[in-house]
This record gives sequence, C-alpha cells and structure tokens, in this order.
Amino acid sequence: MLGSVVEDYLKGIYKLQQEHGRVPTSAVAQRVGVTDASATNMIKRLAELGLARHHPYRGVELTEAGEKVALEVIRHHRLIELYLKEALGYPWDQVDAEAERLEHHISEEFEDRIDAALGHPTVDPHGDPIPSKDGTVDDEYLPRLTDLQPGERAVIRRVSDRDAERLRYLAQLGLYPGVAVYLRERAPFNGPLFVRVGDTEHVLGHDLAATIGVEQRRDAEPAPAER
Amino acid sequence: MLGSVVEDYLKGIYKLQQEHGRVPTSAVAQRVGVTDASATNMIKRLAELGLARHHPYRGVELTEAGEKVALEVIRHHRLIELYLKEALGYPWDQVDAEAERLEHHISEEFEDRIDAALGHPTVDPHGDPIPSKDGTVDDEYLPRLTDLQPGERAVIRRVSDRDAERLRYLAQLGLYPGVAVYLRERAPFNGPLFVRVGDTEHVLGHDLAATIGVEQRRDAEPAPAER
DNA sequence: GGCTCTCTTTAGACGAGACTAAAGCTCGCC
DNA sequence: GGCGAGCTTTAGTCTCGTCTAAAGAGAGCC
Repeated sequence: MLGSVVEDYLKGIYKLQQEHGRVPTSAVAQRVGVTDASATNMIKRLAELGLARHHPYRGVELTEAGEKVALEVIRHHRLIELYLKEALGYPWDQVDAEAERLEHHISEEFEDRIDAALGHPTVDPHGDPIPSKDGTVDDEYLPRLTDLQPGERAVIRRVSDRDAERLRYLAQLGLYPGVAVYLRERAPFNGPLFVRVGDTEHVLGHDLAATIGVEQRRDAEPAPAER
Repeated sequence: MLGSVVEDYLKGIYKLQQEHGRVPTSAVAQRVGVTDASATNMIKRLAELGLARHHPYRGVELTEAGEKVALEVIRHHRLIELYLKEALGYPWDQVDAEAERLEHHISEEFEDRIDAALGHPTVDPHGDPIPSKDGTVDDEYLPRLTDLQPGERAVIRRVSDRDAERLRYLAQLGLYPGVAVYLRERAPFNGPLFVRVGDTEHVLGHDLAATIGVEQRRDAEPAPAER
C-alpha cells in the first residue's frame, strides 16, 4: 500500500503530464496544494520509489510504474463518481469531492463490484474515460465547443470536473455529456457563444465554452437522443 | 475532522467500555494494534482533546463527546457493512474489513444516502445495532446460545464479527441472524452443544456458541421464518 | 558575457504517531 | 508491612509529510 498522499501526487502529476509532457515542480505543488519545497521533497521520494524520474530544475515525469498507479487511482475515482451518481443519486457537481476521499480506500473487490454493478462503464459522469483494469485509457483529444463554427452541430462529450460551481451552472442550462447542441453564432475576439439546446438558446462565455469537449455532427444528421 | 487514527482509538475504547466500564491501557493497545506506550500516548492526547478521561495507572473512559464520536464511527461502519452486503452482494465475512477502511472517509451525505437506500435499517449483517444519527444505540445484552437449556428454541439475533474465518464457518452451517435453532443437548463442563437448524444438527464448541446471541422462543411457538 | 528575475532545491524545524527501553505504580501474597 | 510481578508511564528516537527561509540554477536581456 502506498498511502493516499503518494497516490495524490501521482494522480496530479499524471494529469499535468497529459497536457504538457514534463511537469514543473511548481505545477505539481499547486495541483496537490502544498508549497514548492514540499513538492520537491516528495518528487525526490517518488523517484527513489521508482515511480517518477526527477530532472532537477527541469521537472518530473512518471515512470511506467508511476503511471500505472496513477491510472489505478483515476480508475477508482471515476468508477466511484459514476457509482455515486447512478446508484446513489448524487448530483453531478458533488461526485468529484466524495470520490476524492474514497478513491484511496477501496479494495480491489469493491472496485470490481461497482464496476460490474455499473455494467463495466467506459466514461464517468463528466465524460472522462475510465481507465481499464490493466491500465490503459482511451483519452484522445476532443474538439471544444469553441472549435465549432456558427451553424455547426455537435454532441457534448465531456465537461471539465475541476469546478463544482461551474458544473452546477452547466447542469442548470442542460449542458452535459450526451446533449446535442447547435452553435448559432459567436462573437469575435473570444467573445461569447450563442448555443442552442433544443428550443432554448444560451449565451456562454468563451472560457466556459472552452471547457466543453464535443463530437461534431454532420449537419444533416438528426441529433441522436442519447442518455 | 479528527483523523482516522483518533477515530479508531475512540471506537476501540467504546467497545471495550461496553464490556467492562473503565478500560485498561493495555486493552486499548491490543485492540488498536499498537504498543502499550503508544496507547498511553494517544490516551493522553484524547484527554487533552476532551474526548476521554485518563486515570493514570487505572484506565480510560470516554467523555460524552468521545462517545458521540465513537458512535458516529460505529454508525458508519455498520451502515457500510449492511450496504456492502445488500447492495453489492458482499459475503458476510468480508464486509467488516472493507467497512473498516471506508468508515473514516465517507461524508454525511454518503451516510444519509446509503441509510435511505437501505430503508433506515436498525441492525447490520451481524445483528449489531446501528446507532441512530443523534448518537443513541439500543444495545442491550442478549442471552447466548450457551445460556439455553436442552430442549429450548431460539432465534439467532447476533454473531460476533471479530473473526472472518469463524463467520465463514457459521455461514456454511447456516447460522446467522434470523435463523431459528433448537438446542437438543449439551455436554457438561463447557462441552459442545448439539444444535438443530431445520433438519440438520450441528455440533458447536462452547466458545463458538458463546459468541452467538439469541432471542429465546416459547416452546410452542413455531419458529418464524424471518429474513 | 554578465545581471537579474523566476523557479527550484536545500536546510532546518515541527507535529503526528509509532517504537524500544527504562523507570514507576499497584496490588496480591507472604 | 514489605516484595515482586505485571501493568503503565516516561524518555528518547524514528519516519512521514509539511512548512519557512535561504541558497542555487536557468534563461532572457542588455
């Protein structure tokens, strides 16, 4: 057993690594919520454990082993999130916080049982992919709502889970994975987007829209009623 | 938040206190799985936190506040045990270990939701009472199987959860809460008991039988088919 | 090529909690 | 009433993970 602190670092580094390859110490510190000095310290320990490679003054990378652990933690996290929502009726914006604590304390057995209860799902409530048990994820880049051109249609596939308040707002607007949207117009210079969901139109700030991953649809296709 | 170590001590002390009032340090140490010195140390800290009263060289008692915390932990534990069994199909002998870790990491919200999902239950899979949210338990003493006389009938109400192996054995024999039993005979000098369940008769060692709490039935009454 | 600004690392300390070894109480027994 | 045996407590360390303060690297800019 590794201790939940180590797991949190690994998870944090993994996620940062997704975005920018080698990760600076300060980014890890910020993500995990400790000082830079503490992060340096832990990074050195991770290196000793063979879970990361430390390139002094130039960041960290996970080793194979470290990545494996990170993916296990992420799998736990996302399975738990989905379970909370599906089996216990949690609202969308609360699952992340609860999963955050639980993810470090469940057994293999528990993991297997909720996985089975959910029918071996592949995505969590925010549309994030659930790593498989053997440590593989299909985490390809999705275009954002902001990548669409006016007149284009798409289905929401993924929404960042980093901010509960934002999730509540989006839920209120009916914007979550599986929902079909139509971009009517967009203001220039990263201005707001005018997005239709069914009959209603919403005005979304550019930054908010940029957190929404979508799958583009050909114009002709009727939006499938998923989920 | 108190940290799961403190919670474990409180839970341990509470349970020991049930049996023998003021609890010796060594008993706490043994229960929690640390040395006596460590237990003394922690007991002093609990006293500083106002959760226990330390009577040097003569044991510990919980304060009201300490007891309240202990009961919350126990409530979590037992709700989780039951949930694992009922909702996820865990076998009887595995729920304790899993609950042991989860009990310290669930939120009020989670507690409420599994409580509701289970229909606000009052006993866990071993027949142990689930403390109410406001911190009250109905934990009265039950006679043991060993208190019965030959020819008497009873319904099993409670089985100690302290040993998974024993639980597996009892489950195999069909001896769990809700099951009606009949004591055919008992050997003298704490010898084995001959117990009937339905059509089959089992021979139980005295010590094992002493861990089984029962509710006695008048002879005439047919054994109700509960659970 | 040297300066400076920023980021990173080192050094030293601290709080939790555990451990071992040694010293201190209690209490039963003679 | 005194003496051990057996608990308990104290004393001193250790590890983990964090922090602050201070020293060190790197990189852009002149």
